[in-house]
Amino acid sequence: MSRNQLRRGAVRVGDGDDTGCPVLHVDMDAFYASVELRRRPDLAGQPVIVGGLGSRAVVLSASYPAREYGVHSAMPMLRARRLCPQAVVLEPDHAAYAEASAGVLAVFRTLTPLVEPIALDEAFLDVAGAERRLGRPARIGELIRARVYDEQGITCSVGVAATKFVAKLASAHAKPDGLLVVPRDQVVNYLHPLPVSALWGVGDKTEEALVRLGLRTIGDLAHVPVATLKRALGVAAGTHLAELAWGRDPRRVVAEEPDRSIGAEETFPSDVDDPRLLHRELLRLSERTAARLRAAGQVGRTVSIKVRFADFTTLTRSRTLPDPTDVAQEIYRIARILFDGLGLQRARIRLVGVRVEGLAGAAGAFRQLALAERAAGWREAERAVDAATRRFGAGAVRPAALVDPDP
DNA sequence: TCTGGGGTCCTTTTGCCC
DNA sequence: TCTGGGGCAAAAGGACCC
Repeated sequence: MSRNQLRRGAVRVGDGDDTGCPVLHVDMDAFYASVELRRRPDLAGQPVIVGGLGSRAVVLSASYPAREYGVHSAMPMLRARRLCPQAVVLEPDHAAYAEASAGVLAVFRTLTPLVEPIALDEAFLDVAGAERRLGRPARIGELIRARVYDEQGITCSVGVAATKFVAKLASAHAKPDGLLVVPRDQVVNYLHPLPVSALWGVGDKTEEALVRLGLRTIGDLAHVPVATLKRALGVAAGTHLAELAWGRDPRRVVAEEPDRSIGAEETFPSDVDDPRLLHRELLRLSERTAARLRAAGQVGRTVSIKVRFADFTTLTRSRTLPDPTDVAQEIYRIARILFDGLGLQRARIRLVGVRVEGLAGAAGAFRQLALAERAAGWREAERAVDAATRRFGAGAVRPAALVDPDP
């Protein structure tokens, strides 16, 4: 018996011609909620919302029954609970989602090495090289859907097209639990009736700008002079959207792009104006960032901080170091200089963040560099903490050295 | 309705060097 | 000595995505 017969939902098998459509976009359906439902089959068919419990939390994922009440991701939890009071709310379990995601990616990689993860729950695949072995792209898409369901117990949707952008739209339209092929010669017909907001890269602001120009559909946009778009949106965005509107998207599927930055940020449960609390938070975030840098084998040259005020205005400050670092004490030292340089007088702050940019591999960086002794000392100390944490668990080791000297 | 946390990319401004 | 401007990198802000 085929699993397909067991599955509910629209299964729109690709009856379109997938010739010259080697790009697959695979998107898990309501990913976090689906992973939770695997453990809680008793909740099947019920509205389930995954999100934090704090008053400022937002929805990370909502099951399809919850979506019928208008709940969707990124919505404030307070509003979601008002819209759907009977929903079961679950706190996110990122480790479980990361594990499921790794399992799904492993399935993809048995089919082609050209797998480009976009997030935990979606990826592009280029299956041009797999066709002789596995069949046409749409067939490979169905193979993926079946294997993901078998091995991970969750459903996904697949878009099949000649380009990334169209494949992504197709998977969205196939949802949930479906597959859609957009044949090469149908691309323009498919795109032009859609609203401009369907274009990848058009958010609220850009949509507003386009509507001001009287452009509501992708077809409208396609027929306007590129110069007009450039003037309204800037050179890069204008050119890019004009191309997308005709189904032209030169971006290839590339496996494993290196990270450009690593950081951490935190929204306080309520606004904070105490500088000592803010300093302590910056230290914690610096430690988290440094630990993740070391775990990734990366070092970075630019430290930046982010401060969001009670009214949601946000500013950033950054400084570039002579030598790259992965040391919390270094990162914190710069973060403090940047933060104190703002000269804030008890401003009400809702979020602070720390980020390190300009990343490079640690191995190469340290081979070329004679590190300042102080930083090297800290580096050794923090590496020892990493090792102890791996053996004894998070929080087991808390060296006095990492306690803020001036909290 | 009141807005998380992880990122990427683009644009504009600024400071520096020649 | 003063001024202009090209080129560049860093800094800052903002839009966007999942």
